[in-house]
Amino acid sequence: MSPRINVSEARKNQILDAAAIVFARQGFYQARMDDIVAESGLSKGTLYWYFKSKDDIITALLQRVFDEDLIQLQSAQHTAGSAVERVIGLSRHIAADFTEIARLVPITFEFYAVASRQEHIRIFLKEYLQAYHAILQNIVQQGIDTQELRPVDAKDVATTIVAIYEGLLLLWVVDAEHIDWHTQPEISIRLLFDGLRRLL
Amino acid sequence: MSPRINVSEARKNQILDAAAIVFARQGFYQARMDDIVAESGLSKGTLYWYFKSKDDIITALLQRVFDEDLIQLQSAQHTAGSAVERVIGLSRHIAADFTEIARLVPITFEFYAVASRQEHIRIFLKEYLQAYHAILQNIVQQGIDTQELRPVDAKDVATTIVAIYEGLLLLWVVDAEHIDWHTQPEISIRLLFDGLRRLL
Amino acid sequence: MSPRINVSEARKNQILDAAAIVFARQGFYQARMDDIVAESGLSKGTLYWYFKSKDDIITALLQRVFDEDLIQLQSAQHTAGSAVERVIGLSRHIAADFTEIARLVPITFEFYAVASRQEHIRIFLKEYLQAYHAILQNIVQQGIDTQELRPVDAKDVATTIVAIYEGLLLLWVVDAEHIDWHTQPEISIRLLFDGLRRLL
Amino acid sequence: MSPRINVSEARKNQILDAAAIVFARQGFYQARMDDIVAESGLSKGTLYWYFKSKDDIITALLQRVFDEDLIQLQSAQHTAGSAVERVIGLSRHIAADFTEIARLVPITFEFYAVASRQEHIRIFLKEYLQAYHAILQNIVQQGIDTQELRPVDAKDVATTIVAIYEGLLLLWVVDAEHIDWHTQPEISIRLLFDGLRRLL
DNA sequence: CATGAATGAGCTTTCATTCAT
DNA sequence: TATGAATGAAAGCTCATTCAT
Repeated sequence: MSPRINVSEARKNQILDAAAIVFARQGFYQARMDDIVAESGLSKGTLYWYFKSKDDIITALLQRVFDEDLIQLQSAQHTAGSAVERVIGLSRHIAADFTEIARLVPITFEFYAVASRQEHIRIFLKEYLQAYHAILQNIVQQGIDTQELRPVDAKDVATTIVAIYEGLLLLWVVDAEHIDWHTQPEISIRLLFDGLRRLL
Repeated sequence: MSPRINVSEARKNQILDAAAIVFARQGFYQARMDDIVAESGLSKGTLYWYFKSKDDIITALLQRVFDEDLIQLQSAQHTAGSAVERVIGLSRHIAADFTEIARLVPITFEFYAVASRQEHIRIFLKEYLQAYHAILQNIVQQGIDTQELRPVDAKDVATTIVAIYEGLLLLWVVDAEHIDWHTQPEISIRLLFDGLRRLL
Repeated sequence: MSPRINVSEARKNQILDAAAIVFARQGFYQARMDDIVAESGLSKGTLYWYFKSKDDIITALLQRVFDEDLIQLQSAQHTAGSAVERVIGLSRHIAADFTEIARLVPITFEFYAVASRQEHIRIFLKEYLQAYHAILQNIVQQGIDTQELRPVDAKDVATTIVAIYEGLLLLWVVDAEHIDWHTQPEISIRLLFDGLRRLL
Repeated sequence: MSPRINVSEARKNQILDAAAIVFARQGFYQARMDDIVAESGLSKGTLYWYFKSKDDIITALLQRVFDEDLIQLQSAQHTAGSAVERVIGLSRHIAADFTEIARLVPITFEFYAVASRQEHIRIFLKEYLQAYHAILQNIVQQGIDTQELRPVDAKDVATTIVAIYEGLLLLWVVDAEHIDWHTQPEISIRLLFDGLRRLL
């Protein structure tokens, strides 16, 4: 790998870093290219040298955010322990770098909003969520196989767990004071595993 | 109440109806006032007669969407039955007018994205979610009181249920083919109430 | 015809008048929309209210310039007299409003330059030149029929006359001091009609 | 002459060749330096090493195009024969390398359009046309002196002949299907020499 | 109340030119 | 000489908002 490529990649990341900050602060459409220029410390021409449009920057950022997330998820799935501990382990892993989350979550919701209208963004998010879902389904199925869990439908359970995580993220965005991101995911997951019904 | 006011209200609703369609299709920032003008069949001057800015329309629409939702929720909370049936009843109620949901969900996510940046939108959504949360907490607490449910923390349960609903909505937006909105909420809620763990 | 339409047409002409001046002075591509804005006394938004792009203004101006010219030509073709007098009459007619010519000729050459690359401009000019050609061919053919002229190919003669006019225009643009636009067309046409060869 | 200069000249010509292609295709102002870079196979820095600006390239190309043409013209003027044959010989000579003409004509019209606005371009073209004019005037005057031609004004005749050539070129650019460049110049010139009028 | 032409600040994007390597 | 990443001053165009009628 020539050093040139690294310089090029570094520039692209420098731009995406700036874009992430600006998008989180102002949203995709409120963000002006000049804001990203100012935040990046580069010139406008340079931004357009590396990305052919604002939309290109958005898409590349989407790619990077979810790719990084997916890599983390996949490296976290091969933990040992009971199903409930492994699922909670995933959430702990995600919650670990909280500063990072706080930085990216507003962008994530921008993506969700855009996804409802733009096919290629929706497809990207779909694949991410399906990968997430597959990992969870796998863990749950193993729990069923080892008779830790009841013979429920692993797919439905995985869907529910994904929904809980994404839903909690949303609640946290809207009402950070009432949702403690360090404890709530684990609490919700344990409730799901233990059930609410009184055992007679 | 003079008839004048009714005409005024009718015009405002006509505009908000058009705005809802355009916002759902294009998003808040991609939507141009001219698009709303075209969709409403009114003139641009008339739009500005009833709303002083585009932001005003967004806020009024937010008000209307969540007010309607809240009224439905509150009328649905006084049902009879077990806690699980009442919670599921809520979701059934919400799912009832599915066409309406499909129309409004993209807008809802627009609001969530905006909420991460705009205080007054965030406060509005927070109040809506807190009202939603309170209703669920109430039902769960009654379930605990009647010994239908284990003595869990009703607040955490309500949070989890809200997260499940909002999370499923998000999954549906991104991947409508894999999430059946008519059955999935009930399935997830039953999983939560019954728990996943094998009873020893 | 409602007065509204006239106001609209007046605005369009106001813009095209300004564009003609700016294009003549700076050329199509050197001319900035802001220059036309300044020259027209209108605002930028108004220009874009009446024409959807700079290209649109160019095309509309082309339309107007050559349409006006064609109307003049066609009204001039029904004169009486010998073929040579009628052809010279055409040129006199064209030369009449010399200020107008001096204003439009630079634009005309812009059009010719663009025509070599843009199909729809070329087609437009082609039709104009063909109309011009048809009028001349008609006059020449009548001259042949009345035995004023030798039985030459009227089509080739018309082509030659059009070439002389267009060529002289070009020479005048490049070297106005040596080409007297008030006398040269008539001189050249008389040379063509009388021939150069000494009669033996 | 050191070999260095030849390499330099070769590079300059390589750039001008590329520029000619790009300018013919896109026009001066639509052509981007990057297009010339791509067409030349050189780098952008190299272009700016040999020419200090885009305008410099345009001027150098103008110089080269008309210098070549003038050299051809001047070498063609010393032919033998009658005046009409010598004038036609000039056009035959010009028409000989037709591919070259087809390539350069669109650029020529670019130059004419620019000439109407830029003094130094206009002066250049004026000198070219005057040289062209002088050669023709010379031939015609010799025709008069040898009593082949009537005692007309040789200057006016030369002007008319130049106009015919330039005018036909213009007609050909706009309507190549109706103007046969291999025959039309000769036809028009013969018409001019023989005259249209019926001899009584 | 209703209209739609008019406004202009602000946006994304382009591209001739420069310069460190 | 040669390269191509970097620059930034424009350019074309948009669109929320206003206001004369």
